[in-house]
Amino acid sequence: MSRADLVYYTVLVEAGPSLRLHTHTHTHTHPVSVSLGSRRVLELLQLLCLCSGASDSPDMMPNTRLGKRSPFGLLVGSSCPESNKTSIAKATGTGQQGISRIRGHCDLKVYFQCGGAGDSQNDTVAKSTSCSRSISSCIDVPRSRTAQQEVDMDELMAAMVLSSLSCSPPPALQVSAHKQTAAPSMDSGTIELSDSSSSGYWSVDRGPRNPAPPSPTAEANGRSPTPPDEGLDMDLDQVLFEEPAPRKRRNSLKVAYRCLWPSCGKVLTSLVGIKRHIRTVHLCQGGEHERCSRSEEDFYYSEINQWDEPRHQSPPSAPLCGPVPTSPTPSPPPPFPPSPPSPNCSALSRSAPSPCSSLWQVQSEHSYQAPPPGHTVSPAAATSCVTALPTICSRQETVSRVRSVSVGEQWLQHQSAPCRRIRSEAKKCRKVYGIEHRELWCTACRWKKACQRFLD
DNA sequence: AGTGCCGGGAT
DNA sequence: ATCCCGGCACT
Repeated sequence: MSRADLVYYTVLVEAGPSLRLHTHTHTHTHPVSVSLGSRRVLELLQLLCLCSGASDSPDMMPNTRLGKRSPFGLLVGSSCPESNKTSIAKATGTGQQGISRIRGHCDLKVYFQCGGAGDSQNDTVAKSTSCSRSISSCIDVPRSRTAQQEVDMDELMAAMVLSSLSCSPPPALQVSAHKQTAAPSMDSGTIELSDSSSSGYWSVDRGPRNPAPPSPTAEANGRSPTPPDEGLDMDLDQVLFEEPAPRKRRNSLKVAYRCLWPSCGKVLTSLVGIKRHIRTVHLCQGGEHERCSRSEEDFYYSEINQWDEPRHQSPPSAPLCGPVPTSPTPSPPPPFPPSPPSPNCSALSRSAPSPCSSLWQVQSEHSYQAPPPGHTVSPAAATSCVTALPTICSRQETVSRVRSVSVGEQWLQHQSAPCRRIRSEAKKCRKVYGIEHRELWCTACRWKKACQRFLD
């Protein structure tokens, strides 16, 4: 699993209680603020702690987060008094294991990964805390003293649910500046969910990223490395346990719900349906009445997103935007087929190896390669191509925990791949004038560039 | 081998 | 921005 699949969660429970949940990947963060009922917060955290094998031994509680680039980093929030430092938890994406610490009620940070191994790029974990220490990415996971080997399935599933949920793209969450200040929010039931995940499949092109990781000091002060907040508080039930508001959802993004009950995996498209399924099929089996409590089923399903197909169809006659052979997967794109030129395409579009690369080439090419007036690439056309780029992801099922490469990465792949113009059948200056009349060639031909006089 | 032209260096 | 060329892909 690639480092991009890693998502780290920082759960901060502050007096009130309020909960802050951060997700980190190797890229930047997206603070999101949501609200959650205090009971839910406590339930969630309790389940997380239990699931991860809570340990109360204080010696296991470092004052600092683990390694700067370690996925297992942890730190108790600096905003909380020592006495209130509570617990950390780490769990894999499958929720099999984790570590957690003291039971507290003030400040809690939970780090767990959704899967994969740590990577040196995951310095975002380090950003979230003030102090850090280096630690190997392979550390022994402390187990709880009691029943380490047999974690209660409910708790396990709860962690899985949270894990999958947090791994899911946060389309329904409005990004907000994370104001994790030393003064914890006192309004009960407030959750700040900072999502640093740049899970690629739903970020088409984020543009230039901030390569400089935020300073740990800033993190220690509870400031998010993300841009200023446009955020809004949301009901955490809506985020964690209920169907997200449709208005927040991207176009054509279908939502389904997968049952996380072991050996089930049933997928239903309605929230009510999945809840009923869990409640009736799993929870209420064997007369476990207490499990039939309301909202219990919330922990046993995860939301999965799926794009409509096709999400966006670029016009076939769009200049420079021919068929898109690219794949949403990180695998290298197939070699450009020397397909016959389309009558609707300009010379550039036909000769370019790929729509994306052609676009960029046009924008960066020398001026002598500028197409004739009839083939002028207007900014609008270029924009249309750019905006059509998400098409490459149209067939991608954006299931949680699945990350695709970003458009930028795909573009880099294209650049790395050999791409040349298809050999032109048209006359060129060399053919027309001959090598002996080189002075009659267009400058492009003279400079061994693409002929601008006899365009294809 | 001839051709087209990409990529990059030099100015 | 312009000029130039090495080198590669293709015919």
